[in-house]
Amino acid sequence: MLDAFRFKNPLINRLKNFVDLSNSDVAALSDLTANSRKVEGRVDLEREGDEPRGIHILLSGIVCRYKMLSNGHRRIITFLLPGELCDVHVRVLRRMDHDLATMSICDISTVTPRTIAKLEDEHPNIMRGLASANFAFESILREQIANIGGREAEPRLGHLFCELYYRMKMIGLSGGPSFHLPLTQNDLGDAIGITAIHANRSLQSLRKAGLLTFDGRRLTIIDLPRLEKFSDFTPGYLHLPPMKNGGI
Amino acid sequence: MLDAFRFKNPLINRLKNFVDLSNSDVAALSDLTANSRKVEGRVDLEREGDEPRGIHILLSGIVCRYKMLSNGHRRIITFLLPGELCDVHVRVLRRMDHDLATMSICDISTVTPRTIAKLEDEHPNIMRGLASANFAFESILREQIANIGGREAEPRLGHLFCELYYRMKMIGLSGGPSFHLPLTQNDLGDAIGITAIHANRSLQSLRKAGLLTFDGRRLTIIDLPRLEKFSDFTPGYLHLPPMKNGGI
DNA sequence: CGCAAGATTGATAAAGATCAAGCCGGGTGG
DNA sequence: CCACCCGGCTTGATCTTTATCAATCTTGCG
Repeated sequence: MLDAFRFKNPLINRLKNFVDLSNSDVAALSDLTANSRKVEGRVDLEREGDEPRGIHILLSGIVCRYKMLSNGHRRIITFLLPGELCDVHVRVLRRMDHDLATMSICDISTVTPRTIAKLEDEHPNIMRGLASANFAFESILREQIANIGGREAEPRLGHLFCELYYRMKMIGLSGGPSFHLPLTQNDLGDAIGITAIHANRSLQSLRKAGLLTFDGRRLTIIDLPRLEKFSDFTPGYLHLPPMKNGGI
Repeated sequence: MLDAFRFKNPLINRLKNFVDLSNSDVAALSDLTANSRKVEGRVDLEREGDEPRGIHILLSGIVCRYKMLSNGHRRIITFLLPGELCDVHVRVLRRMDHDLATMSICDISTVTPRTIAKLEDEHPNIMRGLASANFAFESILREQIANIGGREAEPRLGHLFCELYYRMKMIGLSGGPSFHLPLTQNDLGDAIGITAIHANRSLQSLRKAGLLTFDGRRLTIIDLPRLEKFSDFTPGYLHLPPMKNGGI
């Protein structure tokens, strides 16, 4: 039952990490994600400067937030995994301050701010869960700032891989040490603030060190403890649910 | 009356940007900040790995969040200005994933999570305001990621200055083009991911270009439009309250 | 087959880090 | 009151990391 939910509705699964959901809460969340649509990869969901179209709930696939700079660089701010997203803040912020785009084919359900507002009255637990998930996500942004600003290219890339691995594992998308990661080297570079060429060379170096492989959109972490050490990665900032901490 | 509040209680002032506060809300917020204490500069309020001590409300001065990396670098994640902070997330996250420290002498009021929880029932408007303020703050983190990852040292530093200027102005702490900024060049470097020496050289370059001066802990922006252009800065991501947009 | 996107390689240039001094100004102790 | 000390600022020289430029290679696919 739980496992069915885990794959069927990653949003419910995620919120259960933070709050207890009643049957009625679960039903409401199922409604929220009932009419999802498939979106191709490399499609913009929201554009900087526009009024947000709605609150997107990612059910499968990978999405990113990015910003274009005046020097022509695209900077990927963060990746969003299934069950994340839910831009609750569109209720507050009138304009998108960044773009939102799919990296791969995705299942996405888009709801109106009004729908969320209704939850506030009828399902306060859900709102608390969403708020908590958002607080946890904020810490990923903070670590990202430290990572980009403070580490050299190779550990920086390794750090990103470690983070994605733990986040994937958390939602059951990385069974073993290997998972599907539909990113190009260009994407990787944009995500950690280096050029694609340098990303390529850093990747090679990690490969040669026997830490991981990354072929055909699949990342395999060969030696996680060593990769973590090399990349100065500690999962504390992810605030993993305590029960599942041991399982990783 | 409003102006008195502006200086007296920056938290109330900030929340008014997002929600309408009843007299009772205002009273509750005044209570919240009633017993503040003075804290010297360069003092840690929270340490990474510890259980948070409480929710700190910054009433005057500058605080920063930072992380120490294994390579010995200190990375400043973000600066917090009066009325900000209010780490509401300590209710959710059991351990600090970063350090919190004063940069200058500060007025700080520290309250318990329970106090905040009580607000949830009695003053839902306050909670909404806090949540909104937090969403707005998150966009600062996103821009910080783009700034560090995507711009060269000089515009990067200029961008930080622009941001601090707008944020100071927003809370009435920068009357003219000049404001007190109690940071060393070392701090600046740690905040934008460069060495102190390079921060020094970047600063000189901005000075020579006639864009600003920064002497004795005081920043004076000589030519804001040109500095913004040079630094690829646009204030949209700050989500300034619409009424005050024109005034800047 | 041949194209196009992505990956790879090598050579060179630029940005930024590091190392090593010197300077300047405010605070302290004799 | 002055010498000195120390933290922060400044400068120059050198080294490392990363970007840029220019190809070439590989591979999935129409």
